Amino acid sequence: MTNIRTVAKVAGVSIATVSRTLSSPDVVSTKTRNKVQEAIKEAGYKPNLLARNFRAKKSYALLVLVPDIANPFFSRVISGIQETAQTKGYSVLLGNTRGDIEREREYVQMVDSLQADGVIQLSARYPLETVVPLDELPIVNICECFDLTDIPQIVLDNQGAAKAMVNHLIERGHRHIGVIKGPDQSPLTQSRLDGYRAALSEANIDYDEMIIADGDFTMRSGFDAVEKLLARRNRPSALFCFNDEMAIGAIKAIKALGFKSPEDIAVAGFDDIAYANYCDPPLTTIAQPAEQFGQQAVETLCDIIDGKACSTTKSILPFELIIRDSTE
Amino acid sequence: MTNIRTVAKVAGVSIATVSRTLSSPDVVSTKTRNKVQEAIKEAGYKPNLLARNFRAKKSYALLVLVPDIANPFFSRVISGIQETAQTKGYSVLLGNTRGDIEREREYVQMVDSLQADGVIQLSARYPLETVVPLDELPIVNICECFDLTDIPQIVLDNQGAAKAMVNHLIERGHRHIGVIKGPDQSPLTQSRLDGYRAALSEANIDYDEMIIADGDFTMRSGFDAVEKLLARRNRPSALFCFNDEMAIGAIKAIKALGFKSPEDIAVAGFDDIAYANYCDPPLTTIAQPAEQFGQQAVETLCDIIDGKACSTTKSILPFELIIRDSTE
DNA sequence: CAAACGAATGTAACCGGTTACATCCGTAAA
DNA sequence: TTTACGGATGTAACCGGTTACATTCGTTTG
Repeated sequence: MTNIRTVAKVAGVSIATVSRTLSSPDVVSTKTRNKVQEAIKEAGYKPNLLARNFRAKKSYALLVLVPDIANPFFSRVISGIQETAQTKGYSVLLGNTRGDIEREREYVQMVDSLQADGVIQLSARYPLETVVPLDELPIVNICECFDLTDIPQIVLDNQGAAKAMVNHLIERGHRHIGVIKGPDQSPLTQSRLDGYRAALSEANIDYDEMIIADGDFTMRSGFDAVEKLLARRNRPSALFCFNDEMAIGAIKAIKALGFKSPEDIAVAGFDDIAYANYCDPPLTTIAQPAEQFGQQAVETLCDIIDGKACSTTKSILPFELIIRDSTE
Repeated sequence: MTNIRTVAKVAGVSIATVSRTLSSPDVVSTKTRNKVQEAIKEAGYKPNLLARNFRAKKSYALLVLVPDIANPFFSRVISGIQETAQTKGYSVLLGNTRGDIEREREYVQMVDSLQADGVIQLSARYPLETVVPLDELPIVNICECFDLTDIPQIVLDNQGAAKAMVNHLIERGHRHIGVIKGPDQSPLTQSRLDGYRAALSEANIDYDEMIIADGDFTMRSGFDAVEKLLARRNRPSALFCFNDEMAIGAIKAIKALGFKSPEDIAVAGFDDIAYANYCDPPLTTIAQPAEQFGQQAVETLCDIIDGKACSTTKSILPFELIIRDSTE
């Protein structure tokens, strides 16, 4: 393996000069610089970044913890992370946690061993403090965050978005609006539910627990929830699902039970995944700036790593209500 | 930062003994081992993997090159990669190439600089040899591969799968079977087209170029292709789409044009993405063992990295024909 | 009892960069 | 002419592990 010493020998200079030619070319005289660059080519030298990073005590890698890579919304966020990280000279390490605390704990230790410089956590079903001591751990929590924690966060105005969606349904004349929520431990569930109740309350509609169904953000759970909801008398005329997958499952169940959407039951989702526009009926939903989540996460995290940012910022990104046929 | 020397001092042993306690505990006497482990705890020592990897000239990271993370099929493959890599002590670096040769080239250089030990390439729109000199680059090409190259490959029997699907359509009485193919440069397009033609030929059905439409694996392109296909007289009675996304787009277009599926036009896809079972009608498709692709890719790549495998293996994974309502 | 052996441990070099500090040299100022 | 200064370059230590080789010491064998 050709290293910096080989190059130095070929160029007839010291290793320091070679190193400087690479890292701060401006302090090297033009003549020497050319000589060195010549030698680098001749020797076929490729810098060993493992050595460089070791010396710098930095891996230039960001660890992304995601409960499920296959989730299309997370995919978009990761895409944004990747993009931004690359422009900043960072690589992206993927950590699929499958919602398992133990795995998460293991992954976070990569920062201790310097394999990663920081962590981006997509979604939190529990405050991370309970999992890992956080002092001095560069971390950003995005998309799904607990309000109480003082980890820097980038979130959507989930409550506002849910409220906007429910307002839309109310405007369309619905007064009996069912919900397929997410897991109760999820902060998303809580804030979207808050938004839902706020909208009802403003419209003087009573909250009816009987039309709130449990889901776990899978299509299957959306399907199952509808089977239960529609079995009851006094069924809702509209259904607000806390993500698009469940909405898609719900639509399938609605059809399976012989109902029509939106005529019999309007359906709304959340996330605006790609299929939302291709299902039948096309799904009214809330669009989130997924890539922007990723971008801001990387920027914030890098600032923290560089000591440029305080580590308790909270940033709220805008949503957009996308009205399609599923709510007429 | 506490390092191995600190621990040695605390334990009253040499650094070599500490190192050995960690890497090959069996050569250290029980007494000393306990003493060292005690000291590690006391000093709060965490090994610096950057240093270890630097010494070993290995990063224990695998680079995954994927044209589009958001593709649900790729997501599953990546999930399998991640899983298997973890059990083997490797981490996964994500490289989103967006099909850009230049980016791919850049990423592959991470192996030169020892930031990654090997590359897993999902999908190849061009033989990689044309992009990068491959001598001694540990690489595995999966899912989409050129036959000619001697990079180790893990692929589906695309031709066989396409043939099976077309046979299924023929069995259902279809003799005028349209195709929405992928980009012509894609090896997938070629082998699936071969399978299609083989099935037709065996059934003595003439190949009709007029019902072969271009697509690019997006839903949008499936939609557009159908608009063109159905505008013609003598429209096909069935449509074989080379992935599920295009099939989903096709179904939307079929409905938009006032036709019904499968009554007027049967539709088949490829990949069996999660949504295939939730669209309307549920999609007949070919299931691929996505996670297994990832698993085998990692195993093969690790063997190559360890010098345990020759680097020109080719492995073919089984498909499964999933019959749902879209073909009755 | 001396020699031989092997298990446990220690010493120090090494991996390939970065960088503090030393050195050298040419030019400007005194 | 001497001194001071600053730009360019070189020397060598350092980062934190691993490991070849040396050393020590207790035990077995002739």
